[in-house]
Amino acid sequence: MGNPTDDQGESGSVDFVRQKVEADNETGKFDQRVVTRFPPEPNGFLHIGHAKSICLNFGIAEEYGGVCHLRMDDTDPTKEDVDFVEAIQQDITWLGFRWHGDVRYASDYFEQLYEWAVQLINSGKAYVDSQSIEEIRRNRGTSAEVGVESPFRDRSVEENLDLFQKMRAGEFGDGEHVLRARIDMASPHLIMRDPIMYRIRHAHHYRQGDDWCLYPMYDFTHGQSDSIEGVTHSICTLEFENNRRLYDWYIEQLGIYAPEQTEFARLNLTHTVMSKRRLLQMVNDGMVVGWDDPRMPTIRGLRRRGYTPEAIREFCSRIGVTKFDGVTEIALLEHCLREDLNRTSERRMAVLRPLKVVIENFPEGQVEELEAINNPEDESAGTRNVPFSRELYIERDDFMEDPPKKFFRLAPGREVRFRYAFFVTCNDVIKDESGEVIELRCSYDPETRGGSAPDGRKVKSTIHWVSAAHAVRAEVRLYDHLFSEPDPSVIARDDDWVQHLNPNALETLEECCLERSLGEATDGQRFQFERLGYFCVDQDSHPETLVFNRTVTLRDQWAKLQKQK
RNA sequence: UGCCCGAUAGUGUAAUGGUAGCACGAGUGACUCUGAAUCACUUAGUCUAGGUUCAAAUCCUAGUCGGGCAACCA
Repeated sequence: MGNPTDDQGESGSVDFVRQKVEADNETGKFDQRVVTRFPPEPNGFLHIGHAKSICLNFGIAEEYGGVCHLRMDDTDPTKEDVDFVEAIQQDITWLGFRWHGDVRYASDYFEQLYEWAVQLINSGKAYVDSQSIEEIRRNRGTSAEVGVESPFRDRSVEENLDLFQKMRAGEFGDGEHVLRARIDMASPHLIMRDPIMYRIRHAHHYRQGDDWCLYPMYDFTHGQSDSIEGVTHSICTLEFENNRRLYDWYIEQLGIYAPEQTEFARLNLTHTVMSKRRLLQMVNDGMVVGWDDPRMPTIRGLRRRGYTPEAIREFCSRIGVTKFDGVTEIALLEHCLREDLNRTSERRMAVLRPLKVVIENFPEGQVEELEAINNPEDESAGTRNVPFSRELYIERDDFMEDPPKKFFRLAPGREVRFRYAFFVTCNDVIKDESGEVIELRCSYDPETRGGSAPDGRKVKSTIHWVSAAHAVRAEVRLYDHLFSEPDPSVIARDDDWVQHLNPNALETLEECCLERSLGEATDGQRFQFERLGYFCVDQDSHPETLVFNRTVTLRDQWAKLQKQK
């Protein structure tokens, strides 16, 4: 059993959902049981917003000595698929959580649900309505006017039973009848105006096959499923607040065990969207390469991008849980990512946009092996050797022919340190016909081997480099925010939302030069490319053609300075 | 027009009738063989108006603003 106080930080405070759990444990409302559940509909892939819910539900169970179920909310046969069931399990497992017992399915409760529906018919609380969809919709009324009762509302119990049985038996076509709860067509709560419990759908269910042509609605399924599983705290997002009234009504009418529904605000993140519809459209229209595109906020997208489960969980714990529907800055997610990656990633040198450097006073054919630290944050990561030779590559951005004031890197006549190697001075600049700098002629000081000068002289900066002869070529994909527009609600509302897509969300660099040791990097491995950012090996990578994804850049004072101008 | 929910620095949150804190961001500086990391400092807040109280971010009333509800979706 976990101790909740371990995770509460210095404030010692917990969110309102945990407070409720603690209060219930104190009063013994659920006999000290804590059972939560994560109930996705298997009709899409999980995203970072789901991660918040997963961390909440699994986290609470863990912290209070309870259990968390994984239940597929699969009551709409036209949308759900076994592939999603698979993917959902993979993603939750990758995030680091284990559900209690087997995966559960709302569709496994169909028979019980049917019996309960019959029970409600018998008690006069449900009836078969034979109005058309349009009539039902029209007669529901609006917020301003009450609804109109269906002419079929007062059918006898016998007739309802007979009709409902025939509905199940497949004697009617889609849409001919529905089963409705008999509540109050004049209720100020729209959801209580005789909500639909069952609809006819002659459709193949990915699990139940063709056993059913009658499918229960979410509201007639969710609460009872929670009840069957003995869930204590049914935690869901804000948009179900209105549904709680119905949730409780069904449970009460049925006289079954009552879980307690609590709603919290779903996660919104700047510079991205969480809506299934938008995400699907981006995949379908080829704006991204798939659900696992590293630009996507999906769990698989983030995973491929190089995010760690630890970073995502830390993020979820830091954003807190409230009922306020706000927007969290993606900078916080990135902060959590960097924090984790800084601690765990080995450092390497990689030159993304190579500029050739020739060390004129370094003997041709000679190679110096220099020792480099793998991870300054973790001594146990050890060291490695990097080869230094006469011809090297440095980052184009690390040289300026006519440097502005605060530019500390290489420039004509200037001396800088080559990381883990020597002090190097730029003597000459070679350009092509168009005037572009294509090569630097430099000299090195052999006395500075290892990076410091015996005479104590200092340099303003240290830059990374790669030995040309030993360089491993690679493709590097630079990722950035999916949308240039920070506010996701603008993207969600705007019909022309595609204009907000960030055209620079992906930039592919083909001829990058990596240090020798990166030659054996394999799928999923993460590194910090010094001074650039965190990168991971993409699944497209092969030993012949390495492919790296930029997970996130390092914080960059220089870039910030330039932006200010 | 009805019903439900919400509102604390730029952003996310804490304070549960008794000193408005924290984190991210932003800014400044120190340090540095990563313009990283680290460290220090600065920045900036209780939606409005009444009421209850010795005392209100917190309780009450009204208003304002924001979100949600009228799929045979979940």
